[in-house]
Amino acid sequence: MQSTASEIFGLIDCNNFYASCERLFRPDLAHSPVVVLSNNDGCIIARSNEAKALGIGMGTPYFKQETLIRKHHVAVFSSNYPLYGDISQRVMDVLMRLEPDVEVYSIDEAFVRLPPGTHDDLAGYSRFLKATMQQHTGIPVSIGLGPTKTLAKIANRFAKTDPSAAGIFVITGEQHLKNLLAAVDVGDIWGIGRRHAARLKKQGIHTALELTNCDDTWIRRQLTVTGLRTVMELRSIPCISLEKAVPAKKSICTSRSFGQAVNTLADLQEAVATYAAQAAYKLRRGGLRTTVVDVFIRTNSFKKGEPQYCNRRTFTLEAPSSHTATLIKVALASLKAIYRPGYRYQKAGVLLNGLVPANCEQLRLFHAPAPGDTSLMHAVDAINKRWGRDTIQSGAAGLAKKWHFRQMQKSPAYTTRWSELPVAKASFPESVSMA
DNA sequence: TCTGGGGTCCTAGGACCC
DNA sequence: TCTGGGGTCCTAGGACCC
Repeated sequence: MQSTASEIFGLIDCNNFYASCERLFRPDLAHSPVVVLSNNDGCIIARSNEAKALGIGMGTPYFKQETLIRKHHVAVFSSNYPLYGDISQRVMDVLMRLEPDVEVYSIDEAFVRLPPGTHDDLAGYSRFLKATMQQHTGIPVSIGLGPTKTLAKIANRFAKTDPSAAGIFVITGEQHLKNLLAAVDVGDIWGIGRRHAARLKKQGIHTALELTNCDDTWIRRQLTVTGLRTVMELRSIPCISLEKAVPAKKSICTSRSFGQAVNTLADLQEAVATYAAQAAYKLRRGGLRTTVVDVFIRTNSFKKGEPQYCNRRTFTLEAPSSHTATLIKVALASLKAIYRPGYRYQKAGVLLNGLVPANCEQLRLFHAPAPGDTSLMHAVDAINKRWGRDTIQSGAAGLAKKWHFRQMQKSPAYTTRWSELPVAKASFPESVSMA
């Protein structure tokens, strides 16, 4: 409950984030429907309010909505992650200047912790936060406040959906909380997914309030300890703490669906080499090396009539590495072992596990340490950073990349590439033109 | 024709050890 | 007729998140 004795958690969530980012540089679209597509222009992953009002569903395949989209002149964008990442950084910077205890939870969400008694007027303070973030970044946010992170999530939901909330929602007392929980579907609770929701409903548990009244042992059996933790949080007992430090990565994955089905080993080799090289770069950027390289390939399971195949192969390295050539070599060997001709492949990927910091390696008693020379990779990374991605790349990654994913409607890298900066033009009326 | 990508955590079961 | 107990580590699969 909100009381001066306990801390308050807040969830700040950017509204329709990707669509809002696209609008920043297209003010002409401020009041028209906008959607953003997933990689490969496959699914709709962000919608402006106007697009939601047209009945365009989250995660629905683009091709199924195309008629509706044309009919209402919906603006369509391929996803532009460099842009969204950069805008996200600006949003988080502004928030962190205002509040000391911030957890960046995802590209468009952050939790904050307000110590007891720091803000008397929580709703008023939230309005100030919201207005400041809007003014400094141009991105609209919604704010929910409650006694735990899970309840802050629920409050945020009401901030977005309750028209009278105007983007701010504070849980204010025991009875208020009970009324809210009675109105929340179990499937809408943070941490309860589709499977668990269906299972709970089958057993007569439909609302968050009903779930909080269940027996702990029963909950643990049904939903494991993570589910029990969630229920505790619904009961206003904080169990999920604020994580200010970014935890170390445990795995890195690079995978894509192909723009069109691939059936030759040569094309798959190009793709897998490309993904291995990208994964190696992510390792170096994060100051990490990998010890376990996993390669997987699969056909398109949506095509019921076609023969299906999927397989993966794990390879453990003798010594941790982040060297592009090393990773490509083992990835291609794994690919060769699992490739079967006669299938139309839809997706491939490289997954790295067993990550270790680049600067502390476990040596082995009877083997010489791996060569410590990383200057080649440093040089390649520096050149690509200066002159653009893939200025230098491995030959195995190919140049034609026929299999490359579709990205038909991508907006410019407005904020991260010199050559694509937006240009502002001023025009003066005749009367004030220079003499 | 066209259905995303990148993560984390938990559990059960098997292999193995003394 | 009789056949232990306690533990770790690894992996696959399932569930969740944005």
